[in-house]
Amino acid sequence: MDKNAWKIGELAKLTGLTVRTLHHYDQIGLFSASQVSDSGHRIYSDSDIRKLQQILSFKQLGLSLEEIKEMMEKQSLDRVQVIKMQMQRVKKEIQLQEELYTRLENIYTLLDSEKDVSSNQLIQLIEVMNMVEHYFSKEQLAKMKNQTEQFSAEEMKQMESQWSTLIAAIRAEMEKNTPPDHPKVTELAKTWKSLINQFSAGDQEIVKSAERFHSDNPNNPLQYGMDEALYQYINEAIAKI
Amino acid sequence: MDKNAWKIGELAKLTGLTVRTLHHYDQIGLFSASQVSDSGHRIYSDSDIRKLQQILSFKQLGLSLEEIKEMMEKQSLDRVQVIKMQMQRVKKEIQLQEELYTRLENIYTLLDSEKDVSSNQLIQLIEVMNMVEHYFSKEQLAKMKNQTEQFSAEEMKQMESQWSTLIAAIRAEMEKNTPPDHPKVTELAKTWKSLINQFSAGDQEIVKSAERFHSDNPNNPLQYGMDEALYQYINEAIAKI
DNA sequence: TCTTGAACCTGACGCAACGTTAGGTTCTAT
DNA sequence: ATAGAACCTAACGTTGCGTCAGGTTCAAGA
Repeated sequence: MDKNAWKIGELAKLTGLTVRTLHHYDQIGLFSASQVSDSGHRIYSDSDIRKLQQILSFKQLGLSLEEIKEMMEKQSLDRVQVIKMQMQRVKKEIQLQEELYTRLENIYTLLDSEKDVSSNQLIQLIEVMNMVEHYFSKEQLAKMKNQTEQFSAEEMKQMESQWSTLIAAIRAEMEKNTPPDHPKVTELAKTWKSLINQFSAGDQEIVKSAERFHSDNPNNPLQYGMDEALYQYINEAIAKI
Repeated sequence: MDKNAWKIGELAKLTGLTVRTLHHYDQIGLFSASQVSDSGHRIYSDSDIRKLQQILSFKQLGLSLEEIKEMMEKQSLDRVQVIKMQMQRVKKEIQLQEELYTRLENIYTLLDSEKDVSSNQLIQLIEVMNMVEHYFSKEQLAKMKNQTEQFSAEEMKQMESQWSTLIAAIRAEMEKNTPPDHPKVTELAKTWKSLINQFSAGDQEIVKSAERFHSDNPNNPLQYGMDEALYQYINEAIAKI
């Protein structure tokens, strides 16, 4: 049953590779037939097949053809080291992809909260997310995410309406020129601080970063109708609490 | 401070891209300067820069330049859908990479247990791992791994020496032609079964798969000096317990 | 033995997203 | 005016093959 001379098509079927792939391996000097017929057809022996199996084993580890070639040629190479390096590479790649996934998730939840998403809004959201990532560390973002996930959808809705009510109230005072140290205003400022604590989990660093973000980037879609003047006004009121 | 005419080098510095990259985006029709000077130099306006920012935002989500181009051109596209699809792609990629990492880890622990690894041994190990993956499902492998991780390095060593002692003892009986149903041998067979249970976590499916693996692949490096005859002998003894 | 379709051969281009020369023109500052 | 920096286009290189294109050889039936 076992013959010792295989044609390229047979070898292809045997291994699941394509003929073109075997041609390619030949071209780059990774794997060639040990014999060639007079007419130029490649003829593979059983030991050729074993070599190919080894190559495929290395490929399963995600090594490049170039690396595999080196592995097969130089036996002076420290293969354990190669495996280690490959593990590191893969680990790094996984990390990157996971970060990417988190980004996508964040955008997606933001999208979900908006009823109707125009294309411009999407672009804005993405841009804001990029800004946000710039102002907060990964750890901070994870903490905040964790924090907000503690709330039910119902509670989230409630908080959002609290925010807009509060901001509207503060704006009203500002437009009436109420001084920031007036009790009415400092009362609102206290509410403001407690609301902020709800998503910052009491982390002062997060609060600071958020302040920097908001004051550097007024007029972003995450601001629930804030602007710089209002922001200033609130800060003054907070100072007077 | 704000000018409305930027040269390509300035834009490159501003965005962290290279000039070549901007040239490339121009070539593929993704992003071009709104103006070109008489001498052929590209001149970018502020609104060009905004457009570029949007492009970079999309790039951060891992979309291809082609996809980004479509996003910018057709606003009929369902961008939420695009985000969803991208999430799926990334998830899949993460899964693949994690499987790869598991493979590498398995090889690495096998490497670690052997003192001295010749290149041929490494290749054999990899081939065996590929076989092993063929015989056991991912879930089964995870279970086994979990099981072995319960043991300390000390215990593992002990188990390994138990295996070789046991196998040596059984082989001795076999070579003395002791019948498989002799009490001495069935006693050894009991020990054998209990040892197997220690790594299979009592999962009969795993044991069955292992049996299939060992009987299909005698003479593999994981066999601690087993061969087919010995395997046969043990099976007969187990049947007589 | 002739014929024909399957299998084989060697190029050579294509893809994705640029990096990297190469060779030449234009800006800009002295 | 001149030199060096910055700009331009063109074109090849990278990775691992897929996919023609155009031609030769093999193998089986008439």
